[in-house]
This record gives sequence, structure tokens and C-alpha cells, in this order.
Amino acid sequence: MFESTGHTVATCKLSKGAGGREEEEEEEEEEEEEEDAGRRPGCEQPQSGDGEHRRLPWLPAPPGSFHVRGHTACEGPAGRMTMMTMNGKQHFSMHPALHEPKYPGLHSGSEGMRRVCLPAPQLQGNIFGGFDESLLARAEALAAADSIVSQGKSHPFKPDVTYHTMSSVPCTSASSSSSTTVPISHHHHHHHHLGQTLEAGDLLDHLSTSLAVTGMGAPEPPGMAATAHHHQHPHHHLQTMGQLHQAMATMAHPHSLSVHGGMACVSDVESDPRELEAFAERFKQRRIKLGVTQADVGAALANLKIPGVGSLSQSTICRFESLTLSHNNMIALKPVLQAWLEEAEAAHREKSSKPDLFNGSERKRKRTSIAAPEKRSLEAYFAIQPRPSSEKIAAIAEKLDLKKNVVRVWFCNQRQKQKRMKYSAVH
DNA sequence: ATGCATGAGAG
DNA sequence: TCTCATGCATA
Repeated sequence: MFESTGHTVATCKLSKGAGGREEEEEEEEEEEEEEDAGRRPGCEQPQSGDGEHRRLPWLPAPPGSFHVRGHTACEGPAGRMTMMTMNGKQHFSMHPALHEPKYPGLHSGSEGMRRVCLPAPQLQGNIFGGFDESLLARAEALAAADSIVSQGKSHPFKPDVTYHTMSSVPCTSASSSSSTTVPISHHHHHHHHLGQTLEAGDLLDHLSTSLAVTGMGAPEPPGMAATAHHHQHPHHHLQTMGQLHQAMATMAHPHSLSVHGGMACVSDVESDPRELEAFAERFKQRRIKLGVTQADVGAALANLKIPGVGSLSQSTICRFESLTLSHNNMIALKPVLQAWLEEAEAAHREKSSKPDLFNGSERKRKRTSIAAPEKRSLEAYFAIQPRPSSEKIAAIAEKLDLKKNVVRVWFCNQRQKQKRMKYSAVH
């Protein structure tokens, strides 16, 4: 018992100096996912439902914001659904809206393409339902065999260590509780599907407005950006940015083309994968040029005072740069990061240095580590049934000697990974 | 850069 | 419960 790495390291993240490293290695499982077993005839998009619930709560006041400051939101829509391969990597075709009835219009065209049809869903479902035991056993056997062969190492201990907690000291640096949750908290609107009230344009307007108003100029010291500050407790932090995603969902899907009586003006919202990839790249490059780390960027976002936008973690910035976020998420974050970038560069121009410092926070949360053998089994199960029922999860958990919740979360994360952007789809 | 986790919100 | 956006802790 114990888990690999069972030590509580106290290291926090220090500045990692913007080291640019770019490699990418995947190891995911590909596959596609499917949602309900019921849908998906062949491999087509559902467009039927829309059942998605997108939450769109931020953007508090759409009403009066219309001073657009000419700002180029997204560049040219060059070829919206282009989808062809790009230079090195082809961009993901995103998870086709298939599995999820979300934005029907959006990239429907493009995404629809790559759909690989997996084993028939219903088939899976049936099988699993009928003989899950057998299959599970088989999956396990396979996994076991595989592990033995490939590595021959397997640990006898059970990996289900889950221990969170730790923050021995609440220490919050001064601003912990106060500044934390940002300004958000908005009411949620309701989904306006096509009528979509908010679009990238709106968001941009907000951004522009905000920046203009605030005078945009101060927030972020290039060198080391003010960072650190707000940190929430180990577990209640989420709130902070929860809105962004909701927002993005809102604006993300509208029509793939200009639907509103006008004509094309879709450029922004829909930024095609191409655009996003290009932006992400540019962003990273310029960020490094400014000497700012991903963590710095994330923290600096809060300084932008953009309604509904708080800070983000290094993880998220990293994922944005590496395109490992969902398409919608990418789209939602782009304007924000773009705003930051512009401001940062502007600030950098006038003053190139400024001392900033400190940071000190320590909190620890233990991360469960699932051992390789167990992971293999989970993958095997996942291949058979990506969405096991609660009971199956319990069964699997028991077999693998893992906590049920750990298994459940693992499946959730696997599913989420499949939906990531990047080439997960094509490869 | 990524694995495991939390939590909001829609079922 | 699941999905999604995100984050802490880590490798």
C-alpha cells in the first residue's frame, strides 16, 4: 500500500522560466467515443438533439456594451471547415458533435468526417450488459497478459491511495480569501441556441471595453508578472473561472456560417482549427519572448479585470498552447489570452522591467497514482465499454482493488481525453 | 506536460 | 450521474 510516489513533496511550482519545450507525445487511446448507446447510426452527426445544456453565465452585462474598439477578433475565416491536414499535424477534427448533441451547426461539416465507426454501440451495450462479467474478465486477462509480457512487472500492492488534504497551514497569503473569487458570478442566461446573443464579438467587445476603460496598462510585469496571490483552498477554488467555460459554450456553437440575417461575420466565433492552432503558436512564442511563464500568464489574467474572467492555472495555459483543450474551450480562451497578450506587450514596451516578487503558498493535495497493471486493465475495460454503469464501475474497482470513485473518475477523464483537441481524432 | 480530482450545471 | 472546464501535484 502506498502508492508510488507517496511522498508529499512540498515543492510548489516555482517559476519555471518559460522554458519552451515542445514536444508532444501522446499515449492516449484513440477510439472515439460515443455517447448513448442509442444514437449513432453509422457515423453521422446527430444534429438531432441538442440537448446540450450549455451554461452561459458570464458576461454579465451584455446590454450596454457596444463600443467596439475595432479589434480584430479572429482573423480570416479562411476556409472554415477546412480540415485538411496542416503542416505537421492535422488538427483534430474535434470531436464531432456527434456524441454530443451540442452545437449542431458549428463544425458539423468538418467534423463529421472522420468518424470512425466503432463497434456498434448497441452491440457493445448488449454485450456488456449481458456478459459483462465475461468481458471484464477477458479484458482483465488481456490486460494482465499484456502487462506480463510487456513489462513483467506488477506490483502486489494496491494503488488506491487517495489522500487529499494536507494543507497543513492555511497560510494564504494575504489575499487568499478576499481576492479569490473574482468578480464573476453572473446570472446565467438561458441558452439561446441559434439566437445566440453573445458571440465572440460580444466577448471581444467586453474585452475591448474593459481594457479601454481600465486603461490597460498595468497589470503585468513582463519579467515575472505578479502572480501568486489568490489561491483558494484545496478544494474550493473552482468557482473562480467556472464561467468561462459556460460562456464559451454559449458562443461557441452558433452557426457555422452566418445565420443571422446578415452575412458572413462568423469569423470570430468559429475560428477554425487552423486559426486556433496558429494563434496558440503565436501566443506561446510571444509569451516566451516576453519572458513570462505559463503560470504567470494565468495569474495575470485576473488583472485584466475582464468580467467573468479570473485567473487560470499553468495547466490551462499549457493546454491552450498545446491545443489540448476542447475546441470550445480553445475558442473561449482565445479572446482572453489575446487580450492579455496585447496588454502585456504594450506594458512591456513602455517599461521593461519591474521588480515583483513573492509568492509563497503551500498546500498539498495528494494525487492518487494508479499502477500500471491496474491502468492497463482500466484501459482494456474502457475499450469495451467507455461508459460503464455505476455497478460495473464498482465491479471493476473491486477487481482492481481500487476505490470506486477513483475508477469512476478515471473513466470520466478518459472520456474527456478522447474529446480533446489536437490530433487525437485523426490518429 | 499530464494524471487524477473537484465542482457546477444539466439531466 | 455525466460532461466540461480547470486545477493541484507530479513526472
